[in-house]
Amino acid sequence: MTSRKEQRVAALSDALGVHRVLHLREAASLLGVSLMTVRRDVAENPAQFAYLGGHIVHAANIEGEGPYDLAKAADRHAAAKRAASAHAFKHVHADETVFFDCGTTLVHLIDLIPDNLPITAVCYALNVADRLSRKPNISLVMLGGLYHASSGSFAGESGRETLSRLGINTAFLTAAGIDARRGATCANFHEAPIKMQVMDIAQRNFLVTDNSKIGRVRPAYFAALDAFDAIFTEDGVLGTGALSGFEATDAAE
Amino acid sequence: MTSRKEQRVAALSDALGVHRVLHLREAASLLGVSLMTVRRDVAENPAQFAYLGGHIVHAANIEGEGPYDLAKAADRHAAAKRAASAHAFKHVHADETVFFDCGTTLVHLIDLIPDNLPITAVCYALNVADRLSRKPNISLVMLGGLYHASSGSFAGESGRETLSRLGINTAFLTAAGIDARRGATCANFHEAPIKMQVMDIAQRNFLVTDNSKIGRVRPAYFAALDAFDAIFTEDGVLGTGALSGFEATDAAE
DNA sequence: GGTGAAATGTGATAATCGTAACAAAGCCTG
DNA sequence: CAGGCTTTGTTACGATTATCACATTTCACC
Repeated sequence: MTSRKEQRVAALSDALGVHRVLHLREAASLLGVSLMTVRRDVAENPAQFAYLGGHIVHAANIEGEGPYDLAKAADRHAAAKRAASAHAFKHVHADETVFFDCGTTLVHLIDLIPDNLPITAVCYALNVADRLSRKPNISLVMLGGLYHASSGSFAGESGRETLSRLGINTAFLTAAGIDARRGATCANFHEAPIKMQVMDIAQRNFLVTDNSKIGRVRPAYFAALDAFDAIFTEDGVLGTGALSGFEATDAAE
Repeated sequence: MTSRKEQRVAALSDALGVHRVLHLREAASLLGVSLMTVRRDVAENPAQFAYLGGHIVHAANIEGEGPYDLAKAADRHAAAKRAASAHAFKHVHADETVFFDCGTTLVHLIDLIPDNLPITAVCYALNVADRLSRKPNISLVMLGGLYHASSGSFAGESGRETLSRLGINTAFLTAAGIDARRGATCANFHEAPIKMQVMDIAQRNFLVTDNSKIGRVRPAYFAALDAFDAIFTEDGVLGTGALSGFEATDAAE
């Protein structure tokens, strides 16, 4: 038997699932408590709720990289990803078929695409698909399969079959680790086969990442660094010289 | 050459793509204009921006059934869909494979699923996949293919191939038109083949809709009404008696 | 049933928001 | 270059929000 407070929090979450946004007064009326009590409920559940000037939303609806936080808004990784995406963006051409790997990095690249640029986009991650779907001139192809929450992406035989029937001009890939000797690696084993297959069939392969990944080795290897036509970080094109001297360290994730 | 205002609106949109939420002061500082100017920019672009107590978000991030609007929050269709979903929900069982059709109706059904109920969910719409992905005990399978903005869903041969290899216990389907003589119809031709195939392979088929759809005929037929094990509306199970007398009319969409 | 802690409600006050009105600056056209 | 219109900035003011402190109610345990 849950407490009244727990019941209220559940009811508020359900209501937000329906309404998306509720004003404080609406929520207080719906839940039958005072404004102050709803304020306390929201403040005590920051993982679920966010509070914007008298309005309540699901925290997940405004998360970029974690809960809305001014400090995190200035996160270095996000800035680095944007910068790397800006460098990579010049390789997006109209009327081509472009592959977008999973992860948050390429969302920044997608945001740079003008709404009127016509391309065919291929992807397999939910967040990437959502962002691509908002651009009216993009023909979007989703590789289906089983969802993996760890990467927010789908994987499976159907996706591989779809890929085998696609022509891809440009592939933008991501990696969680980049090492001069051990190549490009990622965190999830289900991602690697897709990345490998895409690199086989694409005309051009570009890696978009940030300097924090250099020197890291993750469990799933997918390509040697010279398999990429270019590697972009926040500093621009990554030269092989920049990789010299970088050995894998015990970097904490 | 776009105007300064147009450049600012684009920059604000880009910034929100990154930050998800910006306070009015942050935006004014970022854009180098006064608070009042940002207020005007946001107010003049309601399709892009929403404004919540001094905070700016992308309008799409808070849309439930269209832009946030207090009148629309009380929308009868949404209430009807919730009620219909509540009736249908009793047919969701743990450890089964459940198909969720496209459209907004079934989002209400998904919201009713407890976070700890383990099912395998099959879907082909972006909004449905997004909502399902938030439930940790759901194994989610996405049918891939080409994106259709009109229905927010994917269609194609790969999805059909995936379906041919799946066992589905319960299928929840949606329709845009329900007529005693003309059966269940939907608005988009790309949806019909998927619905038909799912109904062929599922053990049980349920239609979840609302009374506003009764008597309507849409362009793409997919099933006779007696092909469903039950039809749920906001009033409960729809009896064949309720359908008598309903002939297709020139209902405006 | 009493007690203590937690939860909730209320009112005051400071801070912030939102709007309106008007002034100043910028831009475009003749 | 001048005039007119648009855009932007500033200020005032009423409305609303957010926080704090304290009072009241509810709940759980003995």
